[in-house]
Amino acid sequence: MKDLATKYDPSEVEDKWYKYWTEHNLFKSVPDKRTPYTVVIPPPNVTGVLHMGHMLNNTIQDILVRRARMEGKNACWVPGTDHASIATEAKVVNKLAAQGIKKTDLTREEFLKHAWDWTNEHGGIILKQLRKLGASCDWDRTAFTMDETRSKSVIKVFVDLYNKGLIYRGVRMVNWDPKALTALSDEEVIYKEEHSKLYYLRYYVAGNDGSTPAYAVVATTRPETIMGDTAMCINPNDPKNAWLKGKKVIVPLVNREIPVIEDEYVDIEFGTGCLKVTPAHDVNDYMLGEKHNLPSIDIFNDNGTISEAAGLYVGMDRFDVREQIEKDLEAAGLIEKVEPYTNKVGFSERTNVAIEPKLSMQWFLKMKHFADMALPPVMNDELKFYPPKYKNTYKYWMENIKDWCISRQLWWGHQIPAYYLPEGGYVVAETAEKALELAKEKTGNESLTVADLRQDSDCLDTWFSSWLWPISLFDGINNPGNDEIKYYYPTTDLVTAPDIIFFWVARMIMAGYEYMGEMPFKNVYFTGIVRDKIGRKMSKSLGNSPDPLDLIDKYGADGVRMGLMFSAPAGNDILYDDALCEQGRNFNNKIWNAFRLVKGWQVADIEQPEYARIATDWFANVLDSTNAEVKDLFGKFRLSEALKAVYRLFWDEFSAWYLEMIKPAYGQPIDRKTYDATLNFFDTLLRLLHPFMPFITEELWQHISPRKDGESIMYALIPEPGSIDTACLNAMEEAKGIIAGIRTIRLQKSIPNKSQLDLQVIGKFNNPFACIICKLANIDKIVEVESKDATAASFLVGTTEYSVPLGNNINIDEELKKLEADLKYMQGFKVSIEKKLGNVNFVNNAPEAVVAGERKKLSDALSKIKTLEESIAALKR
RNA sequence: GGGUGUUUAGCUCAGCUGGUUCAGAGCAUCUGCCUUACAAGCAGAGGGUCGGCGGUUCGAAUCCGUCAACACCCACCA
Repeated sequence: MKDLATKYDPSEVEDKWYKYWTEHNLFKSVPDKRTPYTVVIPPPNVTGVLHMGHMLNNTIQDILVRRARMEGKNACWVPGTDHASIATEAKVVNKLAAQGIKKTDLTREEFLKHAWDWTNEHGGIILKQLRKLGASCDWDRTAFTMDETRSKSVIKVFVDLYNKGLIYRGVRMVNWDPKALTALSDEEVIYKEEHSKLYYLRYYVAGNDGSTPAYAVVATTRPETIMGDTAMCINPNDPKNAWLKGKKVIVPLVNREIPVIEDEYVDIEFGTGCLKVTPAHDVNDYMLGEKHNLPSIDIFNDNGTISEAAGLYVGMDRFDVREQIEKDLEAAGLIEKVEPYTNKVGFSERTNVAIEPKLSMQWFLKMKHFADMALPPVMNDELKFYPPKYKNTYKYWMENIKDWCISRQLWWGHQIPAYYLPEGGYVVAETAEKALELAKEKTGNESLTVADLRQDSDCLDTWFSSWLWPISLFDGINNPGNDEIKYYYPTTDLVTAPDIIFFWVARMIMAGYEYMGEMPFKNVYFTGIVRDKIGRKMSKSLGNSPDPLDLIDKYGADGVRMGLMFSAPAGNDILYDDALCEQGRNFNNKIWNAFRLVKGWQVADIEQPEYARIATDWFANVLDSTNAEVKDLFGKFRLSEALKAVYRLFWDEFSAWYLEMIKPAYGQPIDRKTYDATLNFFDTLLRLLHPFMPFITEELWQHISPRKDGESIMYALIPEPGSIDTACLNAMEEAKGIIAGIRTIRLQKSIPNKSQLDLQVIGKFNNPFACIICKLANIDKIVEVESKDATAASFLVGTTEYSVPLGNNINIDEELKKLEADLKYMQGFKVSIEKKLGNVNFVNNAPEAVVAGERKKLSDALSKIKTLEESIAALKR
């Protein structure tokens, strides 16, 4: 191993082992006798590019999967991508536009050809990038939400739910995206605060006889919608507007008469208490319109421009009209005043344009039935959320669930399997042929052909396919009860971001119970959001999001994984900083060099020295202890803490302490027994580290001893922690304190490590690590004394005083100062305990053991004070 | 408008069912070291009234109340 460089170079190692793992099919999983451990990837957009959020999310999944594999489970991590209908369709439309092609000029088939070409060309890049990270997905299972199996599943489920009466079609007020030209679900609308204006408009009273004011004033944020006004509404209990009852008013500019209606919905305090009612363009107005039988005038085209029905401003964009109409109203003297106003406006999640409430015919899924099934298992912890605070969020949503608008006016997606009949009405079936049968049955017209049927042109919401993911990946919809679904379902852990708890997590739970009668996963781990180091969300526009592949180039995949995990407690946001990756990279180097040291030793068949025997006994205990701790932390999804525990174990306990303990003198060989034990420890350490840093651990594990082709640390089992000798661990902690004390004295007195010292113990010394102390602190002998030398520097470990005789090296004043400080501390300690023990209530109420402990502390303190006082007196002489 | 969470060292966070002088870790800072694995390193050191106030208790970072700041989620007030 002499040829190993002093610095670890990940680039040489990572590609090599990833290739090895895949070539030997080590990520592959097929059902067998072992316990399954299943994870399905949250499918990224097929045309997406890896960002820091994916990095975090997939690192966590890989850690869990690799750990499970090393616990002897049959780990199966299924990768795949999502067709992301709106996002992908928008990209394709843009690309075509750049070539001068308009979507409207293409047939559906032509457009889909372009979309598939695009998908095949750009699709799946993200999955290739995941390989760089080390993701141990079973790539043979790679799926796509629009591949054949998944598509069939979606259609089958739609038909099934329709037949169960859970899917219906109807005209409703929906969220309309005027850019993507489609309806959206409520979840796809993001509300943002906007600084806008509140316009006070004059609505003149029709047929005014002069006995009342000439006009009423209406406050609105959307003056451009007045063309759609079909009423003005006041609160019947509002005295100040009572004079308007039964009157008609004239819509400004439009000069159309509309009635004044009364409804308690109107807030008397808001504005003037007069509300303009535009049933076609506001959800509340729509409800008022239904209730009061008002006509509805749709003044917008689908793309947000003004329609013929408006009569004015036809063809202009809605926002341009808002500016123009303000001027026109002003000129006509129809504006009372304009105030600045802050309100919430809904925006499309995907296209980021303002949503227009729009009345349209859509398909909906009734949700109450699903919510009733999906709520209890989460609330009673059959299906666990980590962190559990999301249970509340989930509960609130489930209890206030609304029907899900599942149709989208898009082409890229699963086309709704509803077929319209020539004479009206429709049938729903999985294929056109089946639809034809149903159509014939329904109409009694045997001469119908497939050509007579017209399939609904809409496609389904993307999430209507993703909600089946844990089932459809194992073909559980098309082939219920097949071997795979029986083995892998329910999946074990789901790792995802909390922002898709409703979009995806909740709906998968619903689908799970509907189609499998069982939860889709046992645990959900919600990751945090990756932010920059000053807490801002990472975003393209801020330019604060590093390219993950650049990071991997710079720090190695292992280093980046470490960097992300160092600061990722479950559910907390992580503040990403390059310094963390640097820390990760440094750790790689530490492991590398520790290995170089061990492998560089000459081994000889000589007697094992006592210090080495003691050291190996001790380290075996530390290893077991941390192993148990890590196991416990994994069980609680506290991965960041698990990593830190292993990090400390390797860096502090193994490298800084253990290796120094057993290190043979310069030029001397090491005994075989200690060497073998050390390599064994190293092996176990690598196993514990492997889930976090797969590449370097494989590289070194292969170097520990010759391995067969295809053998990998990936399948090396993590040993069960043995029983732990805590007395041994405690004694070593005390020994560490003593060693540190001696080192501090060396530093303070500028005594080189090379010059040997003696150690005096005031009182009894019974620490079993004496020879370790001698070796690591370069002590010649440890002696028990009643009182220390006058010219010795001393320090405390616990309640025992130690001293190092220094001869004329001692600075008496300094030493006195130090001893007096120790004495003061001890006396303070004594007083606090006396106070406690002097309290009758404490002695009577506290548990026996606590009181006894306090008494012991007091007697220790008293004897300590005595020796300190003696030392001080001796120094003063 | 409702809800949830957070507040502990300069920064990021541990601290589980109240009890060892319980106030911790990592990073950063400072000091001394190129000591024969590693300067991407080694050995040390300093640093906090546990957000404020009040309460329960023999005893509170920990339990209760209240206030404050911050963050996030949900909701149709024009």
